[in-house]
Amino acid sequence: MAKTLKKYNYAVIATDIVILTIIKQKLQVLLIKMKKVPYSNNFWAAPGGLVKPDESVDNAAKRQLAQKTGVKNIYLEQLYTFGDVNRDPFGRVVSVAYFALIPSDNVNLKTTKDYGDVQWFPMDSLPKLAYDHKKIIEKANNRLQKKLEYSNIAYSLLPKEFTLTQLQRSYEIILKRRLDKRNFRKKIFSVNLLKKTNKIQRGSANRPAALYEFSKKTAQMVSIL
Amino acid sequence: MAKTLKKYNYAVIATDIVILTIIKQKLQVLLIKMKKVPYSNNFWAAPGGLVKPDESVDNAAKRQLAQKTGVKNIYLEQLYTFGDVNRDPFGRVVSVAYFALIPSDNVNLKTTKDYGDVQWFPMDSLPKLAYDHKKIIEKANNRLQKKLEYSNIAYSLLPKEFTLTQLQRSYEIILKRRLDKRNFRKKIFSVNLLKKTNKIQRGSANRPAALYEFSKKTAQMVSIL
DNA sequence: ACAAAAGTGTTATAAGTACACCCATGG
DNA sequence: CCATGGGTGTACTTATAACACTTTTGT
Repeated sequence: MAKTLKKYNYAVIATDIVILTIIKQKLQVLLIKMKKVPYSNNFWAAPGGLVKPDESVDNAAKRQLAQKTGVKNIYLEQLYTFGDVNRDPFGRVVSVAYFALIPSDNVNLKTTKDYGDVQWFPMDSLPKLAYDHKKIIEKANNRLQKKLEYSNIAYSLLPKEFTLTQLQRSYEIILKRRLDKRNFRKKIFSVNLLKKTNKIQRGSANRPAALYEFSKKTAQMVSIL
Repeated sequence: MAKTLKKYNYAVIATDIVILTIIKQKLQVLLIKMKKVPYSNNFWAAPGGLVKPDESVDNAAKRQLAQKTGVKNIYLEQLYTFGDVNRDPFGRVVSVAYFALIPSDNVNLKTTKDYGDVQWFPMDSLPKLAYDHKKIIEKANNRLQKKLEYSNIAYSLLPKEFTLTQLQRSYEIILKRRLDKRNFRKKIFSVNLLKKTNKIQRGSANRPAALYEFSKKTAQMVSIL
């Protein structure tokens, strides 16, 4: 990626993907350890790479996402394009950043086992980041927080079936504030997004919780909070 | 722009700017007549051009905006990046689209006089558009409508001093629906965005209107409608 | 029987919506 | 004096916010 860029007269395009999920009651970001100078190996970066001449930018993002996670049917949306001249020390690269949400339960299976240098980091204790990836990740975090309030994207963070408390926790973790249980349920039901399964979650030393699923698993604009 | 691109192995970057204003009670878009094949001269496009290797994408957008309008201090925000493989018949060009808002009163002075092939078109009767610019302009229109409801960007469409009715009309024109005068004023005042000047607008055959100005002329997130 | 999370309504406050008349001016 | 847009308040409806106890399970 690095040296080859010098010969271009114009900027070239890359994508970077901020992959988010919830693990251990924390919002986490998938990062890859940097190897190239000038970034010592204490630096990490969101996965990304150049857009090929025969693929759309969206497809480049999908390709890189699939490579890194192995998971399919992931929520992916364009975030913002970062085009400062010196954002990449290896050359003039403009990055179209995306953000992706993957369900908590799919997570432990893939990724971290193949590469020792791919790792989840909690959003609130990120390592040193290469390029302008700090800015990119912050923007992804903001977008996620806003979008949670006016859309149903939470579906892409949860397993197929889940309890109302799990759903509420996801909101609380991302928004960083506690929500009232009764008001939360009232609101969620009023927007008709959930379908009650007839299953319940047993096994914990308390009253079992009803399991729900999303009735629509495509992005919908609905005001939730 | 055209032939030179073939030699690049990767996509190159351009910006396109959707410049919007209100003229004659209509939301209008600034377009430039196309000359190059395969677009006959019935095709128009939003102004744009390649990003130079030594300028940021934001600066490229500002530069092109200044060239086309001659106006300074214009509201400009990144809209979305369009990266389909075949969006540009001249080569593999990824476009970072921006949208700009310019005040109604600055408008008549510049632009249209210098170039016969630069022209304002009402949003609701656009000509044939080159590239994917129809999609881009639609996206700009959507963004503007949404943003009007949760921010103060209206300031960038109005002259320094304006009447409440002028402000309300701007909202109505962009949102394509009538608003209640009293409720509109109540809301606008409640968010503390306006400052009453001690001037009034005379000259029309009716009671003169008080002139207001925005107290903050930078983008603010406030829920207005 | 106890600990732990599930589940469930009501009241108060704030925000949004609908609606009609008088006022000040220029011609 | 009349046509035109400017300016103002109230009642109703809907949404949001605060708040506590009973239920069901596993150990």
